[in-house]
Amino acid sequence: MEDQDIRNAGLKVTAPRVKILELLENSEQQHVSAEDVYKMLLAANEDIGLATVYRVLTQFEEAGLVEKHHFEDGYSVYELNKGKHHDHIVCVTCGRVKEFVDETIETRQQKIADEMGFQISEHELVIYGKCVDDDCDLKP
Amino acid sequence: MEDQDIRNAGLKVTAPRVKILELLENSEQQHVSAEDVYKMLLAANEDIGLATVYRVLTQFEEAGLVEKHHFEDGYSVYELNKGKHHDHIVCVTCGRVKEFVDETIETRQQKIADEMGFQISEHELVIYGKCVDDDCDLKP
DNA sequence: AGCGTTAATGCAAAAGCTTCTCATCTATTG
DNA sequence: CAATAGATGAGAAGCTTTTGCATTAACGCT
Repeated sequence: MEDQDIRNAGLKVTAPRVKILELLENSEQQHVSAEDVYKMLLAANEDIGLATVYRVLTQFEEAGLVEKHHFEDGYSVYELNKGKHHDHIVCVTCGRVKEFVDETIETRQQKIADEMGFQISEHELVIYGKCVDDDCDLKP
Repeated sequence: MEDQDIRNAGLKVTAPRVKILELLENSEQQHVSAEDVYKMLLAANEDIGLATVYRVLTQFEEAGLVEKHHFEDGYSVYELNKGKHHDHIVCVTCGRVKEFVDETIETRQQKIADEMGFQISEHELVIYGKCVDDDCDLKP
């Protein structure tokens, strides 16, 4: 039950938090902006303010429930943290985001950080390119 | 002569452009924000507006003279394009930015993009961590 | 169930970074 | 040196995100 996730984060189980978490779990696109979430809530006739969306997403991030990414768009996107780390590949035309994991890259990064005397807290690798999907020209 | 770089970019050789390019070439830190550039210009008694700084940096980026990066700060930083691609490792405490190149990671990325049917236009890898510099606690 | 405490919410205002508007000024070319 | 296309500065405006504050709701205790 996701209510427990919210409680575990030290947060009260409120309607906005439950709705937003549900939404993240059920949404088509796994990478959504605060504005996206807000619009989905409006569409679902939920009376939740944009400020609350931002606050809740930030709290979820601090609690490790979601991850926040900055692609080259000028806004942040959030995705449910499903436990397994992965990197992203973003289509510059249609905006689709896909995920990948590469162990070689992971180990090389660790090695580089070691050599340079850095203790990694996190890392973000994003590849931008043009995808080959037939309908790439239109936004999804 | 850097005037020629500006001319080659199809831009008129004006005082703001020359000053900003000089500044990027001579600055201590190679990664600077628009605000940084603006402050440096003020310090050098140059009467150049912030809007112009943004415009010029954008034009330089389009011309390939500088590269723009988005670290996890909410603002963009620019650096002179010295031709050789590299990735970044950023200290989350003191803000220092270092560069690295790893051929293994580069080739793996290409392979991943190929497999996923993406034609890479660019990519951005940033490692965040804590560096071991003695004076890491203080901002540089 | 009801109450008190403390946190959470909605709204509007504000804050940060970046872009735009527009009147004025300047580099370039002949 | 004049004409012209482009560049500039200042301020306004645009976007995303955060904050202040009065109101409301959740939780623990009885």
